[in-house]
Amino acid sequence: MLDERKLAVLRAIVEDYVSTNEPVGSKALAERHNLKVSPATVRNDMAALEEEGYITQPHTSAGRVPTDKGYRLFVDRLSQVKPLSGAERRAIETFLAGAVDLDDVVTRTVRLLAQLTRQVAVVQYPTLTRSTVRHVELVPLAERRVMLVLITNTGRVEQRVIELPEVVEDTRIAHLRAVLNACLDGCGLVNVPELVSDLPERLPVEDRPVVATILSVLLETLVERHDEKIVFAGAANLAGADFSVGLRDVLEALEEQVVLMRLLGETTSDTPSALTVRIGSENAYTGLRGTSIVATGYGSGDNQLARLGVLGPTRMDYPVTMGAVRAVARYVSQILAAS
Amino acid sequence: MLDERKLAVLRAIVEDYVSTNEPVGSKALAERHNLKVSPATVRNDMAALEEEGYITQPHTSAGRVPTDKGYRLFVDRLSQVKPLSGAERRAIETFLAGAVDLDDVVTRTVRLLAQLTRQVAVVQYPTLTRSTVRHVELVPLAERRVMLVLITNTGRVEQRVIELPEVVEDTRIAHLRAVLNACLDGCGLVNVPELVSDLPERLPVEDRPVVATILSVLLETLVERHDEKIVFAGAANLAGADFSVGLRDVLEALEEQVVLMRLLGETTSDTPSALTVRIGSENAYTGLRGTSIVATGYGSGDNQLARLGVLGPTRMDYPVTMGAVRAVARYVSQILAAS
DNA sequence: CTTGGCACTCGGGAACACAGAGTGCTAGAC
DNA sequence: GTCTAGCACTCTGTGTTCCCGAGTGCCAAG
Repeated sequence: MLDERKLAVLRAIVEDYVSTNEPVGSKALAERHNLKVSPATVRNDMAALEEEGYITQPHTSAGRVPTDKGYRLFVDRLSQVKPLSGAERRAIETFLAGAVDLDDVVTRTVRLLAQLTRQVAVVQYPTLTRSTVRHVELVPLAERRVMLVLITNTGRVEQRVIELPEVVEDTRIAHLRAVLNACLDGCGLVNVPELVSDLPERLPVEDRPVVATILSVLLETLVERHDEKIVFAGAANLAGADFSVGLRDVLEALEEQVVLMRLLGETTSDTPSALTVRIGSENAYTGLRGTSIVATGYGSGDNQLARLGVLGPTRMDYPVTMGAVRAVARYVSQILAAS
Repeated sequence: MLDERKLAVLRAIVEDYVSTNEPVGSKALAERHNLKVSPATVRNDMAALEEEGYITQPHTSAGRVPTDKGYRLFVDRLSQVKPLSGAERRAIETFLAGAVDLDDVVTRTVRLLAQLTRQVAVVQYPTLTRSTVRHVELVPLAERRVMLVLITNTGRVEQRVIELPEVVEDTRIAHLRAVLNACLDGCGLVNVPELVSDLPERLPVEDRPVVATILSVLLETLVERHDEKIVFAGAANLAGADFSVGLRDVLEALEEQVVLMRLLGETTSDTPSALTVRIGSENAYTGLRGTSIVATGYGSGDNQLARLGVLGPTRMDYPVTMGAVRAVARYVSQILAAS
């Protein structure tokens, strides 16, 4: 059905179209890639490819353009991820190494990725799910007010001001802090609800209202931040691409945390560290026909903590983009593991 | 030179052009606003206004369009800030009231402002300059590692991991924490460097290397965050406006913290709580010809902590935009003061 | 199966005409 | 002196037409 040469033709079409952004015709194809066959033969192959739905013509008698299905085949079977150059690697390394805290790592990463791919980069903050508690801090602010600070092993810090139901002296607060830390230190965040469930009962009766208040805020913090923050950068690159139609939709999608979340989430497969690519209409969201997403998980070790990726026109250079995403993910993972 | 009626004509031109986005001609003007004079008279006035540089024609024989100078006059003398409707006020209030921490306040504010004005909203994080220290926390993480957490009265939390030059037991850390808090609690951040300058000398010799390390990180944190973070939202609204030319430039400016910073900063006047408007070419940045910025300071009480504002086409509804910016700034200030 | 030839199709650009909106100016009215 | 009416003029934007060229599909021959 699809012999070697037809595949070569498809590959050539994708490559040419990506670089020129113009429908590619049989003649130009036969010339530029030395296919050793005549334009007529190429036309026959093209007809077959069109029959199968891999390419299409914008209008009768213009060149061919890959369909989403065509890109899919290209990505799956016809291309290899292109590794970055040494210079680029070094640039990444030095750029990320300067980060001072988690916020900074994420910000730098998203900018880096945007610049590297000349597209819109999207980075999800490391989720708390797999993180563990490194420390819980209770800071007395006023007679009936404390600040709860939760520090995780990923360097994330969550804080909440808590209004207490009664006046509590600092020593009692200190005691509670010790109890909480003894109970939670080093535990996975997912286990926290379970671990604290019987805590009130193990404490003197007079402490229970206070503890209950604190715990409710603590648990709230966990679930609230469970669906995580996502940041993006490189929106300016959208204007450069000839998006024209739908630019507004794309920008709207980017600003909707929920949508963005789902898009990155959708790309999750059983092996989260693998690169996943969603092409055009494979994305559920209507506004993003015409855009592809290349994403992968990142995080220290086997712990895939979150995802990052790139969003761009379906007409993108997949090998290069995939290479950049993979490389950046690896470096960020290293940085996170080290800190 | 510019009598009452000429001013009325200018006002009418601005209003019509803002709402229709088309050059406005003498006839339509005389009809829609009951000026009680004939189109011919209006034409004479227009000629005068053009002579003075307040309006211009895109090409011979099309209507007139306000120049930046025209908008400036309009803003300064011909318009009144339009207060929000009751419903809008209530919406703002409830939307902002739900915020859980500083991050959340800022995020909600910027989204709210973008939605309210249908333009790009820009919010600067409250700067540390005028804030005071509420608490300093040292959390032992490992034998030679502590986390420094700095909590300010604005609810901001800064954290840094510190590698210590030697092993330090937890009790010593606790002691240092107490010393630091005794020294800094309630003090303005700007005073911190001075306050800690002689701290090492007041401590036992053996503590000095450790304290020096901690202090250097603390001071670093202060200066690093001194130039503050800025966030924006509503980029999608740019696509809606017929920006076309320069959209890319605008997006680039938005993603450049430094540029954005300068733009908001430029708008600072001697009374920071006043609304400031920069119109088109009044902005130094080249990419932002064609855009205006409406900004104001916000913050609790007289403490103007930071700035927020809106960026949109020069052709914007200034009275409404200014009303929204002012209202949001007030509410945010309230929220910040309360927390 | 491949190739060369050929008629056909369609999009996009150039040339052109035209209607409509708006202006500036001048001469007359209040 | 100021306003108004009338008039000739000048643009832009739009619709029409026309034509070129790139590219195709098909067919018959190698």
